[in-house]
Amino acid sequence: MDYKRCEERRESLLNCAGNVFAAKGFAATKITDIARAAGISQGLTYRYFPSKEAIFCELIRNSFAKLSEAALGLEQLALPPQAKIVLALRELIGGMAASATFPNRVLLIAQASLSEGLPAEVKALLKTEAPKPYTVIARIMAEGQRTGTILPGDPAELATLFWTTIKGLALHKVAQGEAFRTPDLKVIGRLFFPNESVWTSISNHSTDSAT
Amino acid sequence: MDYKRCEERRESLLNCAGNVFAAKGFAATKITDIARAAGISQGLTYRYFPSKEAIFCELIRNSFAKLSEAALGLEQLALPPQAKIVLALRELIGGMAASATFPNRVLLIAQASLSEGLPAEVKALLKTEAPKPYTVIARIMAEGQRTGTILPGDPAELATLFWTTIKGLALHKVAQGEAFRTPDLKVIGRLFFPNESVWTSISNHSTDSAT
DNA sequence: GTCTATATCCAGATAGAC
DNA sequence: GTCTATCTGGATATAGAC
Repeated sequence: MDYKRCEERRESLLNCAGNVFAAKGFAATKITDIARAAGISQGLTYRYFPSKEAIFCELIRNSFAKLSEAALGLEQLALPPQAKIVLALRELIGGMAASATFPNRVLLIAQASLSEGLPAEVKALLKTEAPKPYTVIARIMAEGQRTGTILPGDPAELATLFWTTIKGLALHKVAQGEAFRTPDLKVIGRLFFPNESVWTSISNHSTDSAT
Repeated sequence: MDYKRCEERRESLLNCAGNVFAAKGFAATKITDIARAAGISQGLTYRYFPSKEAIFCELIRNSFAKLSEAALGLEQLALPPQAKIVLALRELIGGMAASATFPNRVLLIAQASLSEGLPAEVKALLKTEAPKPYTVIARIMAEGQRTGTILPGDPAELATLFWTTIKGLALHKVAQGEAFRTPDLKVIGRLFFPNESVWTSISNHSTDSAT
């Protein structure tokens, strides 16, 4: 319970803001909400960030960076494509119940894409960065289809389905609150895999556990 | 192009408001936005509704009513369970591109469940009404499983996946705008159906085409 | 009925006390 | 550094003109 250093406090504040933004969206969250979540006064927020917009910008920038990084890292693992999809699903959906970092970032980005009237920087980021995780997943799908371990269908469409399923579940979790139970990943796997054997053959080891 | 009667104008205003709320969420939409979408002045809005909250309330109430009605109607059709799911998917996902009524209502409800700080009435509605479409779909899934036309898995989970997929796609559509292409329903069908034959055997006839 | 102009209120941002 | 008190802008809602 010692006093934290300045940078750490900033980090913590950013993190709290991320949770609030993810749950309520940009327009609906008040600076007061963020301050309360971080346990500080409303005015003190402005010691660390110049504006509400700036907090949001930084969060979005950061989230895209981490997400792209994780996606590219996933792609380059020495694993068969279907295993990469399994890992991603485990990380993203399995982490929801625990409010882990990655699912929260996805939710934050989903909220951002719904909020209009955002600063130009955020809009630009959404335009350039948002497609990247889609294309990575699409490439993995295409690769799997060549060896028959991923079911047929337009890879871009499969990628869209992959991410919309994630986002839909993330939103559902927000709406459900405590009642949320993470669904059986094997059922979701039916979208992509010809059989369930992939689930048993791949270890539960987590790759991108950056908290 | 004749002048509309008062009630009709109210309906039209409500409809416009629904589209704006669905796209931007409750907190982010301004009365000005709604008025502009309806082509009237900001002040005139208050001739038809006492407040922004009241508009939103009525929309949510209305959407739940229509959605529950449609769900129960679907359940009572003289069709095998898998056909009911097919119909629902066609109506909900197929209608997205055209911004049809039902997908928009789903999106509106999704937005509502994300918005905190809403009037008590909306919160109460969300609590009592939101689960209904889920349980209807769950019942249909369970029925189909008894005859083997729906794949195994907890019916409630399948229903959750059904609706989260819809919602995820609806949000994706908002984010994508013009670029949105509705995905191949057959791929989504893999979640629920043991094979693709259901898609060919069921006519394209629309059941709940209340526009 | 419909609009324009105004009042009120609330949230973002600033200033000043400790 | 942190808080409390204040300023300011913008959005909701109202009032009054046409």
